[in-house]
Amino acid sequence: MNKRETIIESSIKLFSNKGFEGTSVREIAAEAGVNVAMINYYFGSKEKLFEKVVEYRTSFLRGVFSELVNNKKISQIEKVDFMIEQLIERKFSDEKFSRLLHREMSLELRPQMRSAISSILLRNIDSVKTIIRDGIKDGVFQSVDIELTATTVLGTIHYLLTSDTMCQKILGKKEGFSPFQNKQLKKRLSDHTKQLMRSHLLKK
Amino acid sequence: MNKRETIIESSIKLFSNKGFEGTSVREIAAEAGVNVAMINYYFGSKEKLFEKVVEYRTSFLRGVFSELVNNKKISQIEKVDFMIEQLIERKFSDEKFSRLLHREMSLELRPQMRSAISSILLRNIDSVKTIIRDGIKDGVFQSVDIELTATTVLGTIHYLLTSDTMCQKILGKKEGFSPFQNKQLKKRLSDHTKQLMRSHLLKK
DNA sequence: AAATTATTTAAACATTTGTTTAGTTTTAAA
DNA sequence: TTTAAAACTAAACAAATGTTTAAATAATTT
Repeated sequence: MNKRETIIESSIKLFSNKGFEGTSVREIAAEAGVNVAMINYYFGSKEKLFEKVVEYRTSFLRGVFSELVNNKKISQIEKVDFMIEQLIERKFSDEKFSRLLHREMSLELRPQMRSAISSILLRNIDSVKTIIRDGIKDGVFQSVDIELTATTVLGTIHYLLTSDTMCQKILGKKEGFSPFQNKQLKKRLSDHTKQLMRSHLLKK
Repeated sequence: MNKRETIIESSIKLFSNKGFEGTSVREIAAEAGVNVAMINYYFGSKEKLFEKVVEYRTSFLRGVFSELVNNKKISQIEKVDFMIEQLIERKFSDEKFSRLLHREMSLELRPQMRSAISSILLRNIDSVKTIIRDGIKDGVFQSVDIELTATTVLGTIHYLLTSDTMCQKILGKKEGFSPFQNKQLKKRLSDHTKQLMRSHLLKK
């Protein structure tokens, strides 16, 4: 890993934990083990570094679901199941960065950044919407509110994992409980969301 | 409104929009139309002001749902309906502050503050959990995952209203669309969540 | 009315902030 | 091996940060 990437990785960690304005370039430099000036040397400014961080982390996960949507071998409800599993898998493997994106969305700062992030988050939402829409068109799903059903799927996953503390408190676990090292939780969240969608979507 | 309250109100606005570290005491002072020194005079420090802000805004909404839980005149599913309506009502009337709380929860800063906030948010979650638990005990609800079902209710509402931009994009609306002035949206979100819970909770 | 307390102010304080400079070392090309 | 570009450093920069000071004004009490 070169110095440029080291700075990005350190930034991801610190921005995720402490927010953009809560993190100083000197902290980043210290975490990365480089001179402070290297940040401006490589990225121009702290804000441009932030842009690169988001770009760097999201560039490799474009359009993963497009094949799933067009797959004709599995049923619509199985597509929903698979998508739920994938969304949870992603969330668990990238929890802190995901929080960073959502946090930035909730701020009324850097409109350009927010616009870029909303496009990224929208990809997931659109995939879910498409599958539900197809299911309705095919007559296997009830005519639910498509947009809000997608919101429910992503909202459930995101809300539970707002933070370790939130997750612990919601589930009534002790302080030591670490959501993201917990395979059972992944399964539990997956099962709940799938069951929820089945009863919501499938005709009786 | 005295000067102390003016400072708090200005802080709510700015903290909500720009985050705690994204807001300077001089901005707050300017917004409130007071001298910078008044912040430290009244509150001691910026961080203590933040604590007072949270205290001030949450003090008057304690235990609103306790009577609902114990109400024996209405059915369990009607309780769920009512609770959903109330949660949405609250969210719409206090959208920015709610975002502030959730944003703070997602940061790994100020553990004491986070602990206080999680207690506040937990009140809502616990109320939903209690009603669902009662419904299961009474045999009118299916034996769903109680904690995660509560998460779904709150997660759906919160996720849709992460920001104006998010809401617009999710719903496919134009930039001018303002979620929090929109009565239709309230109804739509309410209808979706109720329907979702009915199909999820009620026995077939 | 005088004395006391509370409120308000402008200015200064010490740090910290992001960024730049000017110079050095390292790397790679000619 | 010389030359030129890239990578890196310590130090300084100006601006912004939260906070405090000391003095002035306003309000309240005696």
